[in-house]
Amino acid sequence: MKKTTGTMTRERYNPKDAEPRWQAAWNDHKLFATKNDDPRPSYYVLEMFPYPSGRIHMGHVRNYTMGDVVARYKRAKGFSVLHPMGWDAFGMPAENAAMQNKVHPKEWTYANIATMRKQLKSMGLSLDWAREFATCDPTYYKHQQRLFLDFLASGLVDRKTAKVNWDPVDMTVLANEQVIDGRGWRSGALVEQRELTQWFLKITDYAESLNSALDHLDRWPEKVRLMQRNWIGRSEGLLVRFAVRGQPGVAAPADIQVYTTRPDTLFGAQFIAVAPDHPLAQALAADNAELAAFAAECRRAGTAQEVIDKAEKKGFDTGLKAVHPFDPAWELPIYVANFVLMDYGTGAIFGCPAHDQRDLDFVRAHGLGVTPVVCPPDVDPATFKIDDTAYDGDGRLINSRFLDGMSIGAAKEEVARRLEAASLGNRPVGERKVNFRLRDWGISRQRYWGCPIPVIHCEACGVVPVPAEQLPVTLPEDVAFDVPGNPLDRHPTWTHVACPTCGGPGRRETDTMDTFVDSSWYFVRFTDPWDAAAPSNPAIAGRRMPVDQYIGGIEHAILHLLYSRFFMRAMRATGHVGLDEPFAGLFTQGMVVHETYRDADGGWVQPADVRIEGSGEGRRAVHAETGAPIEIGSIEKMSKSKRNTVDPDDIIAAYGADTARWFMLSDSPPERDVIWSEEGVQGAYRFVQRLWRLVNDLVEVVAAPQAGAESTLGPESLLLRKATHRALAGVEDDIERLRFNRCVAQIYELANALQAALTGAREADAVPADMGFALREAADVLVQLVAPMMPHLAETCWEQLGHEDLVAETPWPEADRSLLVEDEITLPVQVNGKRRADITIARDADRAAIEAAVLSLDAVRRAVGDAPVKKIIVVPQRIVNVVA
RNA sequence: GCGGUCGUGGCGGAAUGGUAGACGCGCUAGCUUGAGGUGCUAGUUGGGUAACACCAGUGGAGGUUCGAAUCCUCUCGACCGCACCA
Repeated sequence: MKKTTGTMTRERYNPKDAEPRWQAAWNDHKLFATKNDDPRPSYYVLEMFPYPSGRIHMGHVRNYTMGDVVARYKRAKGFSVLHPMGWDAFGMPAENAAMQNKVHPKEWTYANIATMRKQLKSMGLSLDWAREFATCDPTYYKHQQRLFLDFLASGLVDRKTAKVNWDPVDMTVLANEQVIDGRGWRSGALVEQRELTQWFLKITDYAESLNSALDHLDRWPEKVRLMQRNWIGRSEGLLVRFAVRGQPGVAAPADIQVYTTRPDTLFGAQFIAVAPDHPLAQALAADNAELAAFAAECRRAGTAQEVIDKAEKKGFDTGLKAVHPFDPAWELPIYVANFVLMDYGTGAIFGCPAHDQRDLDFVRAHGLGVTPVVCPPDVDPATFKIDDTAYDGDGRLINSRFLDGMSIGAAKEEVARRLEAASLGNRPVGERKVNFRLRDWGISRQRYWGCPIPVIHCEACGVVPVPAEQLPVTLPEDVAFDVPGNPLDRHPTWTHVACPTCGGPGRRETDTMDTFVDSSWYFVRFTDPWDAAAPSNPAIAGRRMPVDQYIGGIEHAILHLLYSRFFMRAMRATGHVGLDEPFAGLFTQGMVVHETYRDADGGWVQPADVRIEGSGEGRRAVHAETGAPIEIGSIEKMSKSKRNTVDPDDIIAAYGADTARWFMLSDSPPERDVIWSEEGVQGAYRFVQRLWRLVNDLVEVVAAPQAGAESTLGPESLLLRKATHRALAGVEDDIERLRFNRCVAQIYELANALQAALTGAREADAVPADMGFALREAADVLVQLVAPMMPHLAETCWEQLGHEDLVAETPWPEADRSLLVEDEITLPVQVNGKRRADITIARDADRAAIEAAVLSLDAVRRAVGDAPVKKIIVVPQRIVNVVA
């Protein structure tokens, strides 16, 4: 037996030494700088760029590691990979910091960027840093202003007075999407309603396209597509005008228009209801204090107290009557109701209590009747009754005169057809209408740290665009943040400017753009960030776009992704790109979560200060320094408020970037949350050391690469080769599908197989040539499989294996398919569906041979007993089932 | 309320109609090293057995199938999204 002593005395792998060395080597070789004229097929992998908040967090580590695995893998597969990085650098935290710490937003932002760039570089990401930019660079927002002006010229921008969500803490307007439960999404302050003149991007012009194109985004998660579909909220319905019968002394309009998606239920109508803000309600309220009070109450409840009595349906009877469009003798009462929204449809509905739960709740409270008009299948219409639950399922029309017996679809069609033909006051009664829930995108923000909206207000000429040659409109730097509100508004000189048209006195627009604008086209800019003349070069963008794989958090499922999809369409309409969809493939990763810890006083304690003792039932935590008991709380998203964060810098300093990367990819499926734990990190670190030992042991046993021994394989070396190529094919498949946790498992399996073979070889006196070859091959492939995930360790091992080039520039190995098929296969054998035995048989054995072999097995005979064998199911290559 | 996702060992998870628990963490035993937190070997779903055999088992109850973690129905639970959207 060969004596080896090397294992115990060998130096451990030292990431602190190796990682910076390889990062420098990649940099020197310019391996990740992407040339736009590279003729190879393009692959664009992009992770959502970070907000420069100060330091990177574990979520970034996970996000950027996943993208880097794909980038490195695709590079090895021969693609010209575009993998850029930049900074989503405008936004309110910079202004908050300015207010709190008296530091200028620009200074604060660029200092954060410098810190975070250094941190990201320490992760060894294969990024093309030559393309880096920040959205607060004038060289970036100059082009964004140009896009705005082009959109303006194309009619894609609107300026309108609108009721807006006003955040009284941040002193800014919020998009509807940024209001969560009546509160500002950042400040958490109760949102007020205000009338302001605002700039809007007309995203609703593309509502239909944004909705229908979702069907073709087949590399997007179904969940995200569904969320967008719900957000856009397309519905097909009918506008119906009801004649209004007035009352003496009450001013009433001649008719009222409602929107309905259920015109088939028109004969089940019991009432008409309008929103408190509906013109009719407002007109009536002018002469009716009671109604005015009711409307005011509804508006208050709408924003603040809805949680308390949200279920209660309230209405105010106007005394007016509406005439049923199919029966002049049929009158319906008109209510003002708290559950009708002015923002949707026409702000008026007809209520059909039998088939809409809200309407049913309403009539129960107001003593109106219920007439079912849709009867479920297999139910007798004579006995069908509605109790407490409205019926919104399928069925046949009843109690509906000429519609009786029709399906819902046919009845909708029939009603639409008749009402389109009927007329009321020289206009048709009914009009088909596709409606959307989506609203235009208000982009005006009363903030300093954002992209200035490039227009000038002139008393004589009105709104005048800033001429393109005067862009960018840069932010003035001499601003102060000692009072809330927008410093641009009170700037002494910046706002005053000559009107470009008449030369008279003008005033700059002081609103800046929503930062979602900045992130709606940065991925296009990355394709040619050096172009000073235009936002993009359509030819270059056309070659690189769409992004092949976009990776980021699920929290952007609606806003950022929908705005970006709109922007591509708008940029296409203005000639900047030639495609509609920015992201062909989308992946939404899970969060990084961690246990929470509290001390005896209930204060949060950070993981770095906690020591865990014991395990299982006896597992408990104490303070690392004081020894005081610590309560272990629930597992939560890492957040500063709960102090359950782990600093990537600390992890990289203690274990190296590769360990952090490996742990982020192991175990948890990438779309699910991953639990950060000290044990897990240590496990990852042990594998780093193990791989290093394995490679060193191997080069001791097989000193040099072995060639030409493939053809003379013995059974053991063949087994190892099969394991090697199985892992290779498997990892390739799993990276393509972003199943990184399975990649990790397969790499472990290959490492186990290699280790077993190596142990066997070391016990022999001499390693035969075929085994030497197989061991070398396995080690090379193993290192190459590891390379996208732990690139520094892989380079070190690659060097140790005697390669002179970098593994980062080595093509991906090709799996030998002939090694993936077995000559002899082991088939499980079931009797009546229960596994009883297995047989090993030639892969191409015919059915009769398999049946005979199976029936001769003792275990099968025992299980079958005296019962006759009814049939034998043979699934080739998979299983045999004997049915007795 | 509506829509969706998901329930598998002590834990993360694997298996997408064909041997349930790959791989890892943790744990147990032995060996090794050492001050140790390292390394190696074996074991680790429950019941059962000296060991096999065997029995049960993927939240629960039914069903389809030769065969179900996987498909269908109902039900319980967790999480996410949307919400008076006509």
